[in-house]
Amino acid sequence: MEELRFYNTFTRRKEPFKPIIADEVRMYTCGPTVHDFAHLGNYRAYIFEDILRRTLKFFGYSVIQVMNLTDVDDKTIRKSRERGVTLQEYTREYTESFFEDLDALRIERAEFYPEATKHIPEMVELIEKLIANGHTYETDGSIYFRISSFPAYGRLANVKLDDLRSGVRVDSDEYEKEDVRDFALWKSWTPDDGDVFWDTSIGKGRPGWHIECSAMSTKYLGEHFDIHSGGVDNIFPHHENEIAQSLCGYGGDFVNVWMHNAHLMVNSEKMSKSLNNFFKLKEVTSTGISPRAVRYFLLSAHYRQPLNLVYDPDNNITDSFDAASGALDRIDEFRTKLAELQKQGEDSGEAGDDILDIIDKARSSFKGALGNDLDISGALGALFGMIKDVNRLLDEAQVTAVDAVALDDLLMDWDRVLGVIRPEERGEIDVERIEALIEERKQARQAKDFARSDEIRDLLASEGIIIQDTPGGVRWRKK
RNA sequence: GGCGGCGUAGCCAAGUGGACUAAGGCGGAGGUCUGCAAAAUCUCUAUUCACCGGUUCGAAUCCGGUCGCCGCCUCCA
Repeated sequence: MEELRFYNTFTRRKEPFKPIIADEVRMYTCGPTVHDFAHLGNYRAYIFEDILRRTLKFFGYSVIQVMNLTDVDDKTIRKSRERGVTLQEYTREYTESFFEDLDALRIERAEFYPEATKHIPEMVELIEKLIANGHTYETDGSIYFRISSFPAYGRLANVKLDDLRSGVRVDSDEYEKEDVRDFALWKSWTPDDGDVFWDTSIGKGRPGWHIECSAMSTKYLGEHFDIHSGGVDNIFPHHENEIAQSLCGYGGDFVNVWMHNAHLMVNSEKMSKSLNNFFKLKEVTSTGISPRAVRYFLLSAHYRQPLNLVYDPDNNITDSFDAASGALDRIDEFRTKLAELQKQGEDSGEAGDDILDIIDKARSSFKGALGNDLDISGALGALFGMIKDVNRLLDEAQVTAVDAVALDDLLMDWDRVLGVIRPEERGEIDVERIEALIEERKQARQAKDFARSDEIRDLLASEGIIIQDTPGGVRWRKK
């Protein structure tokens, strides 16, 4: 097995990756709070996690991935009450939409999607442990974690307790705390919560923000597991607090490698709900931009690098997605040529030496790049470099049907990680009608009736069907 | 104020001490193909890596400083 190295936020270094159990990786990836539709910035994180998961499998590991669904928090409670529906009714729509988007973006399903509301007993059990271990205190029925009881607090985020700003927090939801830096494990019921509460051994109320991740990761992955990931904004306080809860509750080891993705930017500003500069996936795809291009764009930069989206639909600026579509067209065109070769030639025998050299070189540089902390740009460089090398040979008619099979196998192998090489499904296009029109155009061209020929081309173009005349015949594709 | 990150061609983005005379994509220029197009394809497109010093035989890559940008410290992927 080749070496795989990841940057670990905890040590701030790239380290060789070694799972706790040989050949099996257990990872916990922070998921959405289902209080609204997820936006592209959120999906950058899930695509990073998807690439991570696929890369682990590509390197031969089996993967057990957990992604939490936060379906109870201040926002979900407030908004469901505003809408006058139950919490479950409210969150269901966003959960369903989330999974639709995952499919559209070809994000592989995790093994578990635990919902916070279905794991209250596990959370209560952990809080009881924390109480027993002397890390908590109670005020008005709410239970808080006392940060001063955990000397290692702040190690992940590299913050010193004294440097944390004191007294800044003026959140009306916060109850009485000894120290503003302490955080809630359990929030006692208030009238604003309506019928959202659980009657438990630690009181009537609901869980704090951080406890679900500690409790659910332990349930599905054990107390000690390999990778925990999320956006950089979760380093502090969320992941810092998880570490405090898990170590103080369970003891022993918690997470080996912490991985965090940088943000998606819009014109050099973080994409976020509060800045109101966010785009939902369906908003973007409804304008004709393919989800595949969105996926390509979101995965095209290294995950720890901020990625800037150049997109302003109101002013018809779609640069980022245009670039992605252009790159995908190049791949599609290349595969079309390979397919044509395979139809024409003998498919027995061995691939040529030139091709085998190109494949070997590309294969090793692709895998080497991914192994180097998911250097996706290096991997895409290997992909397009290979296409360029082979195109040169194609131009000289030096590529055989057997070569084409080997090359397409390589692409399909890579697509296990990238998930962008397979083209979009053609959907509800009337293929028969289009091909009949193309045949009619062919006849017209043979009869030098170019007026009719161009008329057909324009008609199809108006339906988003692009016609291309090539030496090997007419090709068409959906724009 | 504390912590962290970034600044590479018109744009996006790799490379983090030596084969860099700096990947790859978009855009641009020219050629091929074409009835004309479009698409595709080929070739070209940074003597240089924000700026100034330093370390080194050698730096985009390490160190120090300057300028600019961004994120976290409060819900956030």
